[in-house]
Amino acid sequence: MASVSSQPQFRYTQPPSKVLHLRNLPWECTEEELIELGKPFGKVVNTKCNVGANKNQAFIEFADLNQAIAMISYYASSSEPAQVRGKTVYLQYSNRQEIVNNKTTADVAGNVLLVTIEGNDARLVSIDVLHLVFSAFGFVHKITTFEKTAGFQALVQFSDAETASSAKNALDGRCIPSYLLPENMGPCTLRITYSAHTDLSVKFQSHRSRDYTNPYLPVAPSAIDGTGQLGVGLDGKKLEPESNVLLASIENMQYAVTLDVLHMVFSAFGPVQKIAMFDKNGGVQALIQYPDVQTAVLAKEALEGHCIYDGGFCKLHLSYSRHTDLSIKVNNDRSRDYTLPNPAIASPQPSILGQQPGSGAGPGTSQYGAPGQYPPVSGQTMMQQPSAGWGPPHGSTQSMPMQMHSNHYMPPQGAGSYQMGPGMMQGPNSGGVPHPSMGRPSYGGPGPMQ
DNA sequence: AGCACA
Repeated sequence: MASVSSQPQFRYTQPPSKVLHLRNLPWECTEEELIELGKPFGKVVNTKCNVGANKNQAFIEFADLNQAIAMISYYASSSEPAQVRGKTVYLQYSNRQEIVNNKTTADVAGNVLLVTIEGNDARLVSIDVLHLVFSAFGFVHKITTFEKTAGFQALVQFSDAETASSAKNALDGRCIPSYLLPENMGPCTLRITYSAHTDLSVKFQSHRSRDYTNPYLPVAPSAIDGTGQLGVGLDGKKLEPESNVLLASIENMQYAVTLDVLHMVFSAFGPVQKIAMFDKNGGVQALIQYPDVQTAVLAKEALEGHCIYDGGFCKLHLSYSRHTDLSIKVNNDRSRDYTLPNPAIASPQPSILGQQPGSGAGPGTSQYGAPGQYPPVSGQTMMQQPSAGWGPPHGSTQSMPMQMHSNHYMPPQGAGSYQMGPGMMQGPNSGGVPHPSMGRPSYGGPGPMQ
């Protein structure tokens, strides 16, 4: 007569299956509740809830058929029916042998987000802007960008799925604040799903990809010309020869920038070995020495054009110094050698700098071979949100009231509603890296990268 | 109260 397949699907007896069909569920039922329900009987390998027109059916798939049988048998003879949220749930074997999840990776929370930037000028959005936007929710490990048929896309890697989720929830469907974008740019909407990736492979720091955990990662070869000395920058501009020593000049220095402030600012990118401040052209300049070029490159990229204080005060301009090792003769309020284990405090006097690479070490410079006070750069620790706390360059005073690790995306309308005044720099942030204005980071980004 | 759009 009728074959099995032609039997009505709701006939009273179904042949056993690893998959159970559940009905009369509350529509709020979650997969977690289904797992809890099935767990006493075996290993639940898959679930599907909110099935059917009324969203009140579900499936549970066990690893083993016997586990499904155990659950059916138990409730067949139990005086207590299966329940979810106090509601009786009816179980039977499914007429399928496995759950087919139409769930795509985009629905599975992960630590990497797939971000599609929509808009006519989407591809003009720089990786730095993306970094800034997403850093508000936690430490961004890596970003890669690419163009597909879907348009301009980026993968943004966080430490964990929770952080990624908070960023996704807050940013999905929102526009990048216009003041973070080059002028005359149309709106750019973010569409965010989860990526199946868990760890992005970033080979080089380039205009397309960044690894914020690894200050030693080389800059893309494409950004360096044959000499290896002078290159074309990621933004197409000529680069000076890179150096482990940065020359910082401070524009619009309405408020005192002390040695300690500079140390705090530049230490966010790696161990600062030495700092020397001096007056030049009526302004203040400083030389900041890192142990290696890569760290200096990252610090320069992150800090160039940014302001130490909100309101456009104390804007940093950075270039590479020709020095490679500063000769700090004295430790005072203008110069310091942080590699000295026990810095002697000298009477204040103008700092004296080594004027040539390899110039004779001053007293107390090289005779102390002791390691500095910093542990070796450990990537993430030192790179904790290197650029997120900085006011925008180009004299813009706009800022975004966005809290680090905040779960809530504050719309740009609120920008500037409150300001942290100069002198209110806060101590170490949650990541343990001292960082000015981290307590209330302004939300300005670097300018157009192009 | 009875089986999942692709």
